[in-house]
Parts: sequence; C-alpha cells; structure tokens
Amino acid sequence: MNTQHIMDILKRVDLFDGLSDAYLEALGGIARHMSLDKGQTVFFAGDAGNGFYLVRSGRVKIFKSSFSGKEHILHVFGFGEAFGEVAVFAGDKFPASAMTLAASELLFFPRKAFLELLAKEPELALQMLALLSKRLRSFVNKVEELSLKEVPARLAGHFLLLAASGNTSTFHLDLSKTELSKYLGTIPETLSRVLKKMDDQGLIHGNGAEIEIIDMQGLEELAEGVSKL
Amino acid sequence: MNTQHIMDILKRVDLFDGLSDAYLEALGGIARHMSLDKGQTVFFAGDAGNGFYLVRSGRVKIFKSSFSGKEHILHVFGFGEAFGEVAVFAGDKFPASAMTLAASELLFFPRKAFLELLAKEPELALQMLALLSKRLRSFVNKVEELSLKEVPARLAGHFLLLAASGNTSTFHLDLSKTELSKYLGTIPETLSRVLKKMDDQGLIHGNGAEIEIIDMQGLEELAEGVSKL
DNA sequence: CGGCTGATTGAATCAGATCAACTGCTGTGG
DNA sequence: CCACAGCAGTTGATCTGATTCAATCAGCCG
Repeated sequence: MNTQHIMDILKRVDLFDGLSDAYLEALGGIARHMSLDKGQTVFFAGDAGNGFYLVRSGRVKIFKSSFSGKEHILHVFGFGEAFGEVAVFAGDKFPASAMTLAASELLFFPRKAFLELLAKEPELALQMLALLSKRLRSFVNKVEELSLKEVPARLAGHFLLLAASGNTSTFHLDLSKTELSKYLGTIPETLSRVLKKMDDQGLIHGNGAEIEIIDMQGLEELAEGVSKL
Repeated sequence: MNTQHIMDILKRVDLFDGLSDAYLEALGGIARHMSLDKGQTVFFAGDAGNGFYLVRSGRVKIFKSSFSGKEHILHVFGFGEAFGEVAVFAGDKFPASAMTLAASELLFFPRKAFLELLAKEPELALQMLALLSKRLRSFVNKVEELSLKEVPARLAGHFLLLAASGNTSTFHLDLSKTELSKYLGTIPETLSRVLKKMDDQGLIHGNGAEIEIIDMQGLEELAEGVSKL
C-alpha cells in the first residue's frame, strides 16, 4: 500500500513501459487506491467518468446490458491492464459498465492530473495510442465474429487463442461457462450444446473447465468458417 | 493540388484542430496525394500499413469480409475523416479493408514521418487519443446493437441518428439500401422487409432513399428495445 | 429496346434463443 | 455431519428472427 509497493506495480504495467522512475513516481502520486469485493460495480454505462482504472489484483469485466437484462461482456481485464480510458479522452461518460469478477484492488487515475502528466511525457501518449489501437483492433475482431461467424466458430477461435497464449493444447477456461457465453455473445444453453458437439466430433475433450484440444486443424477450419460443426 | 490547397483542407480537419499554421505546413509536407475511382480498394485487411489516410473528397467504406463473401461495413468516412490509424500505432497490419464508395481523393500520411511530427506536438497526440476514443465508443455501440438488439432496433437507431444529425424528420439515406444492410449487419431482403413493416405501422414513410419519420417516439421505443415491430 | 443492377416479395429453412425440467455440486446451518 | 437451499450446468422441446433460395420488378444506361 505504500509508495514503494505501488512503484513495483507500475513498473510491471505495459502501458507505462519505458517511463522513467521519476515519472512513475509522479504517476503513483496521483493514483488512488480502491479495494472491491467480488461482484461489485466499478461504474455503470453512462456514468460520468473523471478518470481511468488500472487493475492491481483480481479481475474486472467490462460489459453492456440490454433493456431486457441480457449482457454482453466486451473485455475481461486482469493484472496491469487499464480500463475506462475512453471517458478520459472523449466525452466524459463510460460507454460500458464495469464489475469485479473477483475481489480486486484497483488504482484510479483522475483525469485532470493524468492529462497534466501526459502533456509532459510524449512517450506515454504514444503508449496510450498503441493501447487504444490494440483495443480497436480487438473490437474489429469482435464485430467480425458477431456479424460474420456462428457460435461454433467463435468458440473455436477462443479456444485457439487460449491455447496459443499458454502454448499448450490443454488449458482451463478463464471464465465460468455462463460468463464465457456472455463473452461470446450467446447463452449458456447454446454454449453447452456446442461444447458437447465439439467433444462428440473429436475436436476437443472437455472435462469441466479443463479443455484439451484434440484436433487443432479441425478447430482452425471451424474458426475460419471453412468447415461447420 | 498545390500546397495552399492542401492547407485549406488540413485547416478544416477536426483531427488537426488547434494546430499552428507552421505545423500544418509540415503535415502537408509529408502527405502524399492519391486519386481513386469508385469501387477501388485502398487496402485489404491484413495488408501491411505504413501510414494512415485522410479523405479529401469522396467516400470510403471500411469493412470486413467473411470467408463466404459476406461483408460487414464498420465505418463510412467522408471529408476530413481519417482512417487506417490503427496500423500506425499498433502492429502494422490493417485490421479491416478499405474501398471507395465514390471517386475519391485521399491524403496519405506515412507512419515514420507522421510519428516524428507527432512527437513535436503534444496537442496532436491528444486529438488523436480523442479520435481513437470516439471510435472505440462507436464500436461499443456496434457490439451492443449486434449482440443485444434485433434488426428493427438497429435500423430505428440509425434513422434517429440521421434525423438528429440533420435536425429534420425527413432525410435521405446516405448509403444504398444494399450497403446500409451491410452496415447494419444484415442483408438487403431483411432490410426491405423491416422497412416495409415500419412504413405499414406508421412509424416512418419511405419513398426510395427519402425517409420521413412519422412517429419519433415509436421509433425511439423500438431502438431501445422497449417495443417491437 | 434490351440488359444490368438494386430493390422487393414469397416460401422454405436454419441457427440460436426461449422455456422448462433436471442434475450435480457446494456451502451453510441445524 | 447430514440436509437442503441455491446456483451452474446440462438436456430436451419448441419457437422465432433472420438468412437463404428463387422469382419478379423497377429504374437506368448504353
């Protein structure tokens, strides 16, 4: 909780990569600490946002809910990742809601103080531009998947990503199946059925949250939309 | 085509708002001019991108196409709008494809030269951050609409936007109905049916590309998902 | 006057959502 | 320590919004 501790965190944050210790010190100086239980709301879509957040521990989901209560998860952020920046640079309302998926500690960077610091360090602006660009890229993917691909293809793509990030053919799901279905833009029932079908057809072997990829190429074809379940 | 002419353009570009003449001069100095016919490809998704573009005249659509040939239009950009920036700041591949919807003139800003200039002008970095943030916001909306709303709601929302931007209850569609359907994540047949239904129910009156909103509140309820067609 | 492209309409089909019932696990309190 | 409440997950039956396929129509250009 002391300054030194915060410095350790900030040094490991991609967004702040390559910044001087003195500058990180200044950043740490403006950050406010927050501690939240599981399932607590950080902010709602439409709330006025006067700063952004950084995940120090735990996990946070960013999502949109519909009038009828359906929910679509846009991102899940973990250690060292930032969210809520959009409200800092454009408009002042958060475009989506944020809620903790587990007990979490967050750092909050107030807009005004952050912008003042940003003006002094062009490198940080570039990092921020890179971050937002990557996020745009991921949104392009999401739109592509939602609009151009079916649920099995999306799920296959997700599995391939998980496998690639861990560099193994076996991994365990990073979200409960209910949350995963909301992330993929579907519902638990459909996810369950697709999972079963993939298993039946020998593409994967699933055991609870443990997934083993059996037929990597088959999954890739499915993800590309070349083949179907 | 001469420098003066380019300066006139640059001065009217939101992204470059508030920048000094000298700086705009420098920007104009690195820009390359391009002239394209209708239906020409500016770049394909996955192409290496070593710069971004600004629309000087005409219109350009940014889209993703699926393996099976379906296409989803992410944005349509007109005068003074920039596209392809993602490749400048993150990775080097364009996440989506770009094609002219009409004969167009573009300005191309090479990455390296642009980044050098950017480093000298923090204000431009802020404008760029604002631009990307706005774009992120629009993507959040798109995902919300695709995943959480049905076609009638998306179309109603689009109409309300068009009406709001022109401040009139009558307007004409900015895209052909086929292109509009690709923008809304559906197909021409469905769009046609929904349009007819809206007309039948007295929400709008359509005549070719001319649309008149009859029942604004009804449309709003439809867009929100409160009511259905 | 053809012939092309965009738009419309109808019929059939399909992917996925909804509704409902059931299983199994976990954690809590008697 | 067991019972049971409660929630995640699964499975089945049904429904529906939207796509697909097919045919027709309207406008426009050469």
